[in-house]
Amino acid sequence: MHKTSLQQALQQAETNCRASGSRLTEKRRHILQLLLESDTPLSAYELAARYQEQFHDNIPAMSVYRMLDFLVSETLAHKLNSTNKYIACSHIACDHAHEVPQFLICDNCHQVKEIGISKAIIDALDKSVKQAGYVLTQPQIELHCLCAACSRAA
Amino acid sequence: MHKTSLQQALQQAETNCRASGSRLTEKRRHILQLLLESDTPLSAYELAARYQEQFHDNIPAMSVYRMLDFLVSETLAHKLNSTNKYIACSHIACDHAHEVPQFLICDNCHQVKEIGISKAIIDALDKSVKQAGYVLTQPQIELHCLCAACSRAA
DNA sequence: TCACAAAATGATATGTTATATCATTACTAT
DNA sequence: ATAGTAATGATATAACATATCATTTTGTGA
Repeated sequence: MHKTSLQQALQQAETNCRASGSRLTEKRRHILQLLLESDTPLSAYELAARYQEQFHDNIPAMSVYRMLDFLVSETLAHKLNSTNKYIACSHIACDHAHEVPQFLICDNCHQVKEIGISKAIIDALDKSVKQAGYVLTQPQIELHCLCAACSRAA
Repeated sequence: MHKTSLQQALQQAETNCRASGSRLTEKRRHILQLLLESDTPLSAYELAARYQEQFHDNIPAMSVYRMLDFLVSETLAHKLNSTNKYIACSHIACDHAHEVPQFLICDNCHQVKEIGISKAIIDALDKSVKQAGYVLTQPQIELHCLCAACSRAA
């Protein structure tokens, strides 16, 4: 992520939190920054290590988990359940409301693309879920793929 | 799962393995049986514990993982990546070819329903993935829901 | 501004899931 | 029978996650 858009995202995160009456503390902001700067999803422990390197401050894994919980609850970050790692939300700086996130995870280079899922797919999924008698609670789709570069290389 | 369909499934698993030239050993079969008998997905460690109870034989977690890997590779079981648990495939006894599995996971009672995903959804997903330049490798969708009973209760 | 309450973070312990590696046992085929 | 392969056991350790209580920081209202 470029420096300007990084600053923009952090700025917007600040604004969003202020609006929702929550506090984006320095450490939470740093964790978000690390996620924004990373090409790939990071685990809580990886974040703790990077925090140490980049900000020269030791931070317990326990605290990282709590900060991640905060960021996820504010939709500033997402947890990828299939890999137990975290990524910054791609849409922090966008105005538009959050939709069902769909993640394309490259199993080779681990880059993740967050794409908006189309209305047609949501509707179709919702229909098949309802037919089965279920009710969707946390719609989030994670698809394991190869990205363009890695699929060419393979 | 009823006793007869349990026996049928185990029988069919045996046949499938023979056909693919792999060996459904006694312990692998027992692990599959435990999965078939369970209402909910089980972790490797839970399986090790149940194995002890039901078959009065101690089995190391390491071995359970290997047996699960085997069962998954033979499509006799599935791993739920979002919960790190395993379930028997619902379609062992069916003839029809395996399609993209879609799992509806009840976050309250943990029951899982494996439904066939409709062609329309697959196509739509595939299209959006391709548009993003990606190639699906292990299509499997896990949706977190409430089942009919639990959503009524809530 | 001071004191209090609430929120955030630290410290410590422990539980849960997963993999690496080397030794041993069991099956298969010549 | 025996060599080679597949399966399992044993042991250690890594990686991910939560519970709990203590301490620090922050915001609020007297």
